[in-house]
Amino acid sequence: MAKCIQSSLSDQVYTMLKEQILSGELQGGMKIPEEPLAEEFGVSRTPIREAIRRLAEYGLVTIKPRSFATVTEITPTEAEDIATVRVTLEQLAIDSIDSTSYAKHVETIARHAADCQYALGVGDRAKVFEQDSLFHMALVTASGNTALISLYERLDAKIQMLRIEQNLPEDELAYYIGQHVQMMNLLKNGEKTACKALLHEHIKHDKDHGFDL
Amino acid sequence: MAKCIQSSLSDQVYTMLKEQILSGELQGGMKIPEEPLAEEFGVSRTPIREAIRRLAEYGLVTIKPRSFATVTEITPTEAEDIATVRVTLEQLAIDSIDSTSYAKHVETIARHAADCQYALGVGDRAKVFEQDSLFHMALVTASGNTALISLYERLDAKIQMLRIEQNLPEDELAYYIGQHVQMMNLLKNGEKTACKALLHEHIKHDKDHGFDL
DNA sequence: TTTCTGTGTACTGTATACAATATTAATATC
DNA sequence: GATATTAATATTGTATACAGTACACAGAAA
Repeated sequence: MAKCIQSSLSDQVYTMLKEQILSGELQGGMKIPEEPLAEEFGVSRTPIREAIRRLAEYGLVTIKPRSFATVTEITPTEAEDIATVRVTLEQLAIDSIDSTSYAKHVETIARHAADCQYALGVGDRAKVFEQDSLFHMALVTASGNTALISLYERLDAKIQMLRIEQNLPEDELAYYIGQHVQMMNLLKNGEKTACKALLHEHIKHDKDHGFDL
Repeated sequence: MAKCIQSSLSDQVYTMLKEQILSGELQGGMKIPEEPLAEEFGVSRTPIREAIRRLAEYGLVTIKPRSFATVTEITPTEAEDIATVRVTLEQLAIDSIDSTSYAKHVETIARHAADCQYALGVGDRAKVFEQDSLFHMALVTASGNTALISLYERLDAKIQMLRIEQNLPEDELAYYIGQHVQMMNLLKNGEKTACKALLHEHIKHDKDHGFDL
């Protein structure tokens, strides 16, 4: 029946909790005690604990040692820091992409760009964010640099939190999502410098710079 | 007696296992079953499990779902990838350091550089590696970018594994460790471009480049 | 000798139980 | 009324127990 028996309960709980956090259902600062959660999910505390620990490694929850775990709140300063690192890592990815690796991943990248645009059209904000993340993830994946990919995955979790917090107005969101296709075109033509510059604006939301905001 | 009651058993086990792996005592590919470890440490499986899970998040051990966990083996390709990302992140750190933040951290940075040099003199290779890591960590910390710092910490774990595997000959090691002071001087004088170039050679072990190895 | 199969063992995944500690509420004191 | 103190409660950290699965070895067939 169920085609995909998701391996362990820990994994399932992890996935569900992550979704709840990244959908905004569980907001920053909220307590997430193990026992009540265990009851809610109908499992024991053990898998819950593992899931929370893992989320803590991704920075999505904060564990206070003999006390509660809470959903992490991202400060404005940290948001700025994340954006800076993000630009750097994605620019490295762009530099690392060659024509053959691009050819191998262009389909995935393009699909997420298209799905993101579509979701925007039908006003499905959650899906826009999801596909936005997948687009950038695909870009990084195309670099083929495993270390880069795994580090970016960690960052991506927090980036997703930020997108929700940020709550960008509709028109601005549309503007920035539109840049995905532009970046793809630049990449296709091998115009990496231009692509990286556009990426900078795409992430930092800051047109005229020379130094970082 | 013990001046520092390290909080939880999980933490203690985590620290000890990490040390064993990064000292080379536990070599790549070795199995680390929970039950025997629990007996060895004199604790139950629960804290062992948590420690292993956490090490897995840092990429130091690899968990095969209903099977053994093993100490991760780093492939040559991944080593190259790690070095690339490492250069990028540390260069970002250098770019982010301003004179005031440098002043605030210069003492720590200098101490690790000195301790590293000293350990080299007395032939304590383990300490050289430890201080080498702390030097670079301090450099990144001086950036003040929390996102960068936490990502670099993850990478650092693997970098430490690499240093051991690499097993650089004595003279080369001395050569590269000597660059720490040079980098500090360049940084002090605000010669960031030169500092970043030296860093590249320091990490990539590759004097004449233009493209990466 | 090599390959396949079956059984036994060992290990992991999860549940539960208990002890220790942080939090909360209630009470007393200023 | 506000603050300090104490008791009650809730929650975590760890230990133990059990079920289910993967692995290893032995034996049988080719």
